[in-house]
Amino acid sequence: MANISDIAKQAGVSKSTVSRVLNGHKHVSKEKRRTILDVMERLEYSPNGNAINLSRGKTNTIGVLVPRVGHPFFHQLIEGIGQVCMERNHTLLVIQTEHDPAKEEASMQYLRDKRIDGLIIGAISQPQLLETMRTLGPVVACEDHQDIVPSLFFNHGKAIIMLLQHVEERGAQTVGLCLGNPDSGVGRVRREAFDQYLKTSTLRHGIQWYADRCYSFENGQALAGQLLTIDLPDAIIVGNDEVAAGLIDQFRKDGIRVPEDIAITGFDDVPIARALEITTIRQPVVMLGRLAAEQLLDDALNQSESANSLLEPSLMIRQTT
Amino acid sequence: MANISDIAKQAGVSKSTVSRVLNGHKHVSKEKRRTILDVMERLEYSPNGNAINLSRGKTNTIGVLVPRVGHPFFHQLIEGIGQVCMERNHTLLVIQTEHDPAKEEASMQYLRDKRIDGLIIGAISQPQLLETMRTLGPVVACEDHQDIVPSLFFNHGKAIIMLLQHVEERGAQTVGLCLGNPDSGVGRVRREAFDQYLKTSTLRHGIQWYADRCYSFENGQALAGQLLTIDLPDAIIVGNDEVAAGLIDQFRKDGIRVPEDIAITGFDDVPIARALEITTIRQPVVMLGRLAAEQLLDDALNQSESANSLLEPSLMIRQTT
DNA sequence: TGTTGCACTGGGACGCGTTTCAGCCTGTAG
DNA sequence: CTACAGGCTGAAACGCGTCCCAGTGCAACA
Repeated sequence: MANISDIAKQAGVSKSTVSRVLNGHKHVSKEKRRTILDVMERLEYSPNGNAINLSRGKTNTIGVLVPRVGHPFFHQLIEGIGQVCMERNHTLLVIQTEHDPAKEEASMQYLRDKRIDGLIIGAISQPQLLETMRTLGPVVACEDHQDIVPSLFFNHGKAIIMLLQHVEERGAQTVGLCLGNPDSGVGRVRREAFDQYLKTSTLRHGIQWYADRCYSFENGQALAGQLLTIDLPDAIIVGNDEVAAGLIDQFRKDGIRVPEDIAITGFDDVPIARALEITTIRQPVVMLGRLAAEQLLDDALNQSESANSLLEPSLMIRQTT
Repeated sequence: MANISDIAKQAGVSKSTVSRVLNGHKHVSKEKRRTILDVMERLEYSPNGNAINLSRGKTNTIGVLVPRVGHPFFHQLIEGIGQVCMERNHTLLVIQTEHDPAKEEASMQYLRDKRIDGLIIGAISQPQLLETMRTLGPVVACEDHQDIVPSLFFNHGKAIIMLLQHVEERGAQTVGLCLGNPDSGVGRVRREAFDQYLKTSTLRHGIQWYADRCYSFENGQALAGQLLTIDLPDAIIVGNDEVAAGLIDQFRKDGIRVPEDIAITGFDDVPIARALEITTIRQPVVMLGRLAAEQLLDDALNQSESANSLLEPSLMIRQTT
């Protein structure tokens, strides 16, 4: 594979001149430019990306840290980030932590290494790592870590409150809660908003109606089975449409009517929520990904202090409440 | 940020020795190793990834080319690939083409400029590009391109036949077909198997019962609307669970009974298919991703000629047929 | 004592562009 | 006919590790 020196030699010029042509600098005569271009074509020259990265000290690559690509929230997020990367001629590196703290820690290496110019945090279970990360390079979070790094995130607390108000209006007196990762930022915010709301309301909650680490349709089915062994709450707030769908599915199979016997709400408004007519929260996640990527890229560019953003959720009222 | 020369200087040794410590080579005395390690710690040294890549001529990074991360097939694929990358200490770069031929072409640049060591093709609409790609580096496809590059893929033809046989056994006499991208490898294989099967069967098909470029729940709903303006076929084979779900949803809203008035089959067995009890085809996509990544990584390692693999689908019979 | 062998170490080329700086040349204004 | 500006060009340093080759020093063996 030809390199820049080969081109220079063949074209009878110096590497500098070739580099100028490569980067569209002026001050290269038309004839030399022509010759160089010809030689490049003939030798099928293509600059070595790593050499450019090393030389320039940046990679035009950003990373995104997520627990799992398969999760609907995260793949939408990645999709949005990917779009912006494309548009701005950047590259996207995906780091899957699988909820493993060691992998979260290892991800810092990419920044330290200069393998990425910046990092978008989809979710992190050890926010204290962000302290170090920010010293290594630009970081933007898609959860609420505004006290540490610039953050763009949904108002999950408000979403929970909207859901609680809604089920209360529909007559619920007892309510359950089902979360994903309770240690994640999102998990904590949801839990907190939930507890807070209950204090000023007549809605009642009990520990037997609480579950977490539910991520999938099957987890939802299993949870339904467990709930059936106790008294059902009037409503249950579920942190994820797929889990909600699993619950609904299992309940219906067991002859429990939704919403008459139990009202169920989901989160994210993925296709399954539309299909099962699940009352849920819609959040423009792809857009969040886009905004986060733009924020990061602009930041890295101008070192500007960036604003945090709180994106508003919307309540989609359907048939399960 | 300290570099290897700084470490060498401070530790009173040469760069070579530092490099040896870095890479765990033997032939370094315990004392020097100790000193070097200490200095590294003190200066918070971390090797520059780009320099390593440039020097070694490889990046320990592989790319995956997909139209859209959000599509259930592709995010499962990516998840599998990502797992293997993690395990093998590699990095995963995601390239989203958004079905744009120019972007498919541009993706070759990553191989050409050594930014990735190999490429996994999730889907490509211009298979002829593979000819060039394979000359640039190891490539593995997750569609059937065995004549050009090593391929691991599902037997989509067989899946279509299984579905057709199934609906025929249930008494269907007319059948429709709804595809995603008809120009993709998968699209072509499905179409071909469909046409082929009809030749040797009494099942009838008509152009009015054919649709393509359907990707989402909403596309399915819209298609249902269109089909309602004509005579319905007895069954329709849909290339994607979400589209199938959209069809079912809209049909039911319009009072059409599934499967009595029309049988509907999906593809992929995503959660929505379980929730709506859609008869569908299950394919272990995450596993496919894993296999493809392993294949690619092993290949790149030993330059061995790699076998193609045809993964078998399984028919999940549920309530919509 | 002279060899041979092995563990350890350093020098420096190499991978490949980018960028700074100095210098040359030509044209134009004075 | 100077003088200066500005366009064009090349040499060489630089970014940062890796790795081959050529030692050096010490121990064991003949």
